[in-house]
Amino acid sequence: MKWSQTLIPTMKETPNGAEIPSHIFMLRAGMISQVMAGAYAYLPLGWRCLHKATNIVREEMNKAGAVELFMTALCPQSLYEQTNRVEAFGNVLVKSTLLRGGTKTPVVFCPTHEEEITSLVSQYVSSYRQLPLLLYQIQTKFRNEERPKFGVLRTSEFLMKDAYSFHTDLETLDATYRKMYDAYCKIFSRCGLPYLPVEAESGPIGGDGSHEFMIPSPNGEDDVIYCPKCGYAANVEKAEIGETEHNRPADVELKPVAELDTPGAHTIDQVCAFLKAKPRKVVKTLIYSVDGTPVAVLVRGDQDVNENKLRRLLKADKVELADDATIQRVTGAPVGFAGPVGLKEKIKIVADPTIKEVVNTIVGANKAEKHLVNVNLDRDFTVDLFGDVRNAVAGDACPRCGLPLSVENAIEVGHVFKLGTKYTDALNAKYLDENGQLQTIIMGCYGIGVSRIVAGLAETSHDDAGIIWPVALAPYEVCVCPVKPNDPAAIETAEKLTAGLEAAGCDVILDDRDERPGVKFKDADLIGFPVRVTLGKSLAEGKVEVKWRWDSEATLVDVDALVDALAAAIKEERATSARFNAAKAKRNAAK
RNA sequence: CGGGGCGUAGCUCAGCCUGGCUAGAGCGCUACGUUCGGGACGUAGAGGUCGCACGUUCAAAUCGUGUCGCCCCGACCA
Repeated sequence: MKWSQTLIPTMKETPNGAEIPSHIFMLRAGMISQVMAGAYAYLPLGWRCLHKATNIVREEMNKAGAVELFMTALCPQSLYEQTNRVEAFGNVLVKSTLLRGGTKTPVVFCPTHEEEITSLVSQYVSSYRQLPLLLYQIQTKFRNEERPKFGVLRTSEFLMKDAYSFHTDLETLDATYRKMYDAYCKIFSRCGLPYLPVEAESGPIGGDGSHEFMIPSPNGEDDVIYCPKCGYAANVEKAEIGETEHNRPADVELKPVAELDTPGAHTIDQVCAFLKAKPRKVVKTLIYSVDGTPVAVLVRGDQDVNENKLRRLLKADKVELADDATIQRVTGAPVGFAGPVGLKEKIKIVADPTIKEVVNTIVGANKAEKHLVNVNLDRDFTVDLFGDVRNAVAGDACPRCGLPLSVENAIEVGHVFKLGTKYTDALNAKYLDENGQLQTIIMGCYGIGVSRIVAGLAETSHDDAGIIWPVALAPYEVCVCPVKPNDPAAIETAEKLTAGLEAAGCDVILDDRDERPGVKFKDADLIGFPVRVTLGKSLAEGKVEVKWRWDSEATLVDVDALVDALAAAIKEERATSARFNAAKAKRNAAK
């Protein structure tokens, strides 16, 4: 491909609004172009990267025995009504209406495809002999993000690989789940991504029923808890907290309770600012509605209640923050002043064990604009149940080895999930077993955000000059760069080398622009082609320069030997990313 | 949806506070010339409903109100 024949609108300056590396560099490299908030066009270079990621995903899925199909992005809304997900998705669901000769059909732009695939499978599968089945597609998904952000990392329209498996039993589900898990590891490592599989909220099946694949990155939106010692890793929503002893410090004097006016202070931050206290010294009381019954939940001011953990601890179906009227009734005060002492109604009090360590603490007084200070457990209030009801934070004990946990931001690129029968029940997807009995099909689902693979790579692999692509994802593997565009002999050689490399199976772009060398070099570095072949002074001695993007020095290679040698190196690198990973490790070590 | 910021040439921005000639710069673009190994230089050009609407005023990019769009923080996120 000749540069002059494609569209690569590189930019010297950072466009207004781009703040994180992947967004900045993908825009500057002319890979993407914003159409509106949360929607980006992929320009030729970006599209090539996306295509490479897609192909890697496809190859590994096929190897793992998955079968590709292609469903529709449009789907009748009625299908989502059957699974109650019009309500569940709410504003996230992109809806429309088709007008056909006077009749209106409500449709949705699919945010995922459980409904469609389950409906399909239930239509065509009726016997245990047809199961298990593992199907996937690569398609655009639509989710109306309330706040799209970070360029292509969080958009309302994105490319996703979604796979679904169908089973008669949990054993084959486990086996398929494992196969998908392994395939995901191969996919992300082939893409040069520093992925981390973590335990995730698992839904109906529980246990080891769900893993997310995370790319550690400061701009990730998820928090991953991990143990640097034993390797335990989980999403913060899922991470368990290891049990440790929590005792009140023995040598502290318990002061008498006092009620203080705290006008205008109804959040932890406001209370702490007002009373000059640290959040970890304050006890936060939240009134939850647990299957309709109000429950008070106590955690430290610096901790967050985890509703899933609370739900499991209380063996409840539905847990949500109580509404304002309930809080008023239970506490006798407006929202923001709840506390465990002097609740108007006797309700169950659940607490995180760490509050045992808090002495002379501050709590809401259950009166408007008032808080109590010097409150102490046992002396002033009691707790009905201690348990793990909060998100883990750095420093908590690892549930496996007990050593302190760490936290890191991460980008979610993949999710594998044992679904169970949620959708097959709702859509009545059944099969006849060997005994002639009707049974509900068991499902698993497995997603990869393909657009996020590309953005995640740019986010984790760049330097000041631009992106550093691994060969496997690079828009072009080699950039052939004649320094003197008006030297016919150099052009001829450049074209010959380009053709030779292309014939040897490499993706090559020939920078045939009539630009000064500096411009070409800067653009090549910005885009991040893994190899630049420069035809300059040394051409007189029959040599060209070969420079890998991550190396600082070029090597001279005989023109005649270039095609074979480079094609072989590219082929190897494409498969292993060995040079890419080694260079990256070196960069990280240098930091 | 709450808080903050920004909308002036294809891109990055100045001008606005304190209203007043034909609205500016750099980059990019076109033509010609000189250049040619890390974003060259000269000359001549093209390119603008100053986001949009209403209002105030003799006069609005500039002041006011409204509205639309974009970015960031927070809430939300199957």
